[in-house]
Amino acid sequence: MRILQLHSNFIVFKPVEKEINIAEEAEKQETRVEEVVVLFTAIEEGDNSAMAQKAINDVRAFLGKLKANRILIYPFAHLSSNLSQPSEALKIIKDMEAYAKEKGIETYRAPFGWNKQFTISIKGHPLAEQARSYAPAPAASEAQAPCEAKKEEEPVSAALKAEDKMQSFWHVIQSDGSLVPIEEFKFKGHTNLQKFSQYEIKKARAVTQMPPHVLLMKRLEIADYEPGSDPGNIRWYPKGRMIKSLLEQYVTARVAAYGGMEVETPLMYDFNHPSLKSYLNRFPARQYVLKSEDKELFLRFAACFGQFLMAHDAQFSYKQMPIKLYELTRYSFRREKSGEVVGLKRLRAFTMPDCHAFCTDLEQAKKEFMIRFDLCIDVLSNIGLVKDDYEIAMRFTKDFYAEHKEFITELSKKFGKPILAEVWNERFFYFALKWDLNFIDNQDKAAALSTDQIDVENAKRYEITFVDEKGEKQYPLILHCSPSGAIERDIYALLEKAYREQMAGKAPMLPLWLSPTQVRLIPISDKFLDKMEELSKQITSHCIRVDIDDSASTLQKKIREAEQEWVPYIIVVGEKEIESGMLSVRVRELKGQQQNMTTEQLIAKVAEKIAGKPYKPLPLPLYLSKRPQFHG
RNA sequence: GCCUUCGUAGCCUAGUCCGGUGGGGCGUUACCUUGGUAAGGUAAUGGUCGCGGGUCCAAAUCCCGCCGAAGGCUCCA
Repeated sequence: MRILQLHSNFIVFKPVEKEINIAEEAEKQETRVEEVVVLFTAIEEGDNSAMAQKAINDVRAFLGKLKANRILIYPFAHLSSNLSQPSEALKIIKDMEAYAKEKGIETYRAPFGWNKQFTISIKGHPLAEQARSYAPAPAASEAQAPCEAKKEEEPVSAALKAEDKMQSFWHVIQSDGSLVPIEEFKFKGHTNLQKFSQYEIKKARAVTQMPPHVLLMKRLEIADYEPGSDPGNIRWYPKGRMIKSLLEQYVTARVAAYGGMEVETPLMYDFNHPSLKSYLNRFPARQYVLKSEDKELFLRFAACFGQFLMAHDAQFSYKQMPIKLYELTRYSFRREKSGEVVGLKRLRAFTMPDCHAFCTDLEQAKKEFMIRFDLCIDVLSNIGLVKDDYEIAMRFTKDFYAEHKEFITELSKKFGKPILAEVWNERFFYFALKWDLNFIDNQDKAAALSTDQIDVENAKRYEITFVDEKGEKQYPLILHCSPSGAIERDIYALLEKAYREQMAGKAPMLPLWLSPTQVRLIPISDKFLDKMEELSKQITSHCIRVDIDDSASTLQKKIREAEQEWVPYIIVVGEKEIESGMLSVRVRELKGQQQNMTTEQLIAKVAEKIAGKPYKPLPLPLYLSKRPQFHG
């Protein structure tokens, strides 16, 4: 679409004769419009109504600057050598006109398909003359294949449009599996579910505070924004990298134990690959796009692509199923709109464990779904997020519920708390059933962590088949599961949870296995440093992270700083301890209460609490005096 | 992306409305202090006032554009 925009004192035009047979009806008389922004407009191959709206929105922004509110849409074919079919062009022109009127712009239009004579007087100011052109999005132009040309809107936005039109009905699933309309549900005792419901349905919030986890992630030197990158691409300091890495290792180990086969797939894919193209069309255009020579690539926004392409080429039969492929994507990329990117909660580059299970039929899928439901809840609780911290939403169609009520009942019984249900009349997405588990933060906002879904479309789209008992090819059902959700988001949830506990009067902390320093040794004086080092070696040999504060500050200040770093065990060591062998341990989870114990008792206590979790050594130098400060 | 608010040293912040030599705290460094469970003392160091343009004799301050953040809208596959 090309538009020549002229801020005019006036324009006079007169239709002379029809140029094409589908020209609109018009009278051959002069029209004069004063003080108007004239839009000479050419509609090109591949243009669509979304683009028409975009163009009008741009014009609107412009009108604001010019303090004008009158436009004339003037069809003007001469701006382009790549015109669309006249019928299509007329439709889009009309869309522009309708949309502009809807937006309250005083809109005039010159007739389409006529040879017209005109006189125009253009204002002299710098903004008076503007030319703009709108090219279709790459996927959209591809999809404008002849057979699809009659489609009303660009395929890329099909999913979005569907969402606009889609009606959902909100219910609560009680533990007996019955559905109660949300208006009738008594939320007493379920305040988080109520907050979550309101977040999902009304989207009603009013907060002016900075998200607590953003301040914490900086202050604790976990992560920070990186101004040198795109928003939502995060910088991880040593402590943060360690935390993130431990979570990655933990989730990966759990999925491996469940039977997921870890694979690795490319970060970028060809826009024009046939399977990918139609999958992309199911989603809003939110990709990072990059050009490499004459190829157009996009960065993956999930692990689906690589795993599906792999499954497409794999040979398997019902005997091997369910087959589970797993990848921890570092990273998945989604170009979320700038206003949506927040701290560690919503990123443009994030780390997502993604496990797909290929199942023979719905029975097998349901069975697998149940196993993974348990897995997800257990993984989260080991990460440090328990059932009180989140709520579940389940989404399905009316028909699915009717047919599989027992199954849904079983899931809700397992969860043991009421579940928010979104019920659709028809299926809009590629899944038949989906649940997501949502953390509710200090601003009463929800963020999805774990999720699983039964995908009934993509096997066909990617031509993924298995051989059944009769030797015939069949399409499997595909389950998509992220047992923990994005790793960054887990950290967000842990920080928000810690903040909440602080507000409730507790000492905020991370789970022990994720604490960068688990034990801090504070010598009373430099002369004990040698002893400290011995002690630290003894503790470290049990895979416990210990460090030594050898800085020049006072004892009290060192304790204060250790507390501010959320160190779980702080040990002051002087003459007394070295002589008696009894350590005086300040225990954070007991609000700083001091306990006397031997080194062995301390080691046993810590080891017990971190049993079964992955270990990484201290991410920073042993001595605090050797550490740089990453954040003021 | 849109609307609103904000951006002052590594960090927190005063000053901006009403233009006229940018002030404090934390940190860092040095010296003193060698301390028994949440901030010891003194001094030094540190600023293209987010970036670019404009108005003005003069801009952190007023105007325009851009970048970044927060909140709201929208969105979250």
